[in-house]
Amino acid sequence: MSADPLSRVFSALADPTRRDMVARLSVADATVNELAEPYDVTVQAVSKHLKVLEDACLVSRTREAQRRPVHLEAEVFDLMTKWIERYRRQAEERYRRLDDLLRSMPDDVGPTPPSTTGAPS
Amino acid sequence: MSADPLSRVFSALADPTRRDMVARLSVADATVNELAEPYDVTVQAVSKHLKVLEDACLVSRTREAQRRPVHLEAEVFDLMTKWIERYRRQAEERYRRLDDLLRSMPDDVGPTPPSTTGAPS
DNA sequence: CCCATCCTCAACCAAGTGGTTGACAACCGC
DNA sequence: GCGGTTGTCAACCACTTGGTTGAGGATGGG
Repeated sequence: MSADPLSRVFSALADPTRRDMVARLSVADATVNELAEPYDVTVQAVSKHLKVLEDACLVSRTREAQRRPVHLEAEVFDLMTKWIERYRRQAEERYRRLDDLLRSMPDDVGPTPPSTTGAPS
Repeated sequence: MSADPLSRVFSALADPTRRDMVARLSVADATVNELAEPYDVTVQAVSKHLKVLEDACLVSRTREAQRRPVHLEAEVFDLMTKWIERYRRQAEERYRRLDDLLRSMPDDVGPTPPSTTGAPS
């Protein structure tokens, strides 16, 4: 419960049922009963899933008569995409540099210590 | 263990230690001991974390002498970004349509008609 | 006011997770 | 071949999780 926001978001989306709820909420707001209808579990279980999504700030609920419509808050997605993009770029950058390195040494200078700045010729 | 790929990836990244490992692996490959060094847990625990990342196809290990260098496989990130982008776009689209709708009805057709149109003065 | 509806809270249970320790397999250097 | 280094496997433990059932709070209609 006391995890960092990013962990909460990833964790919340690590469940197929919750991902499906998010997918459906991206089309339209819905009540708990509406959300629960397609799944083969009790309403209480769905309510628990919603609590997880709410703790991750992925959805919000507002009182409206005796209904509690659930609304998707898509901004939190940014948290993930930023994290993912950051390290994906870094990994790709590394690939690029590795390519350059390999291109710059046509002979087998092998993996052993580069030590001496091996300017070949 | 028998979850779908997307669940495995999200679940793998729902842990701060594992995210930190991914971050460090995005800079350079590393061995298990190197990876374990900064953390306050045993090497076995780190090995378990790596197994989770490996099951999610986020890293790969190859034998190299008695070392087992761990390598980041960044392609799986696409799986996540595709999912995320899909529903984020859908949610934004919905917002846009709602805006259009609201713009198309300039008067207060709003919720819960304020009964007597309470023009104060 | 009473009731039906919608939803959440509490207690419980089986299974999964993250951590530990201890044993052991694989590999190189001497 | 022996010993040191590197890493995994197995058993165990505390805690979390996703599910259940049962009770109960809030709210609007008759």
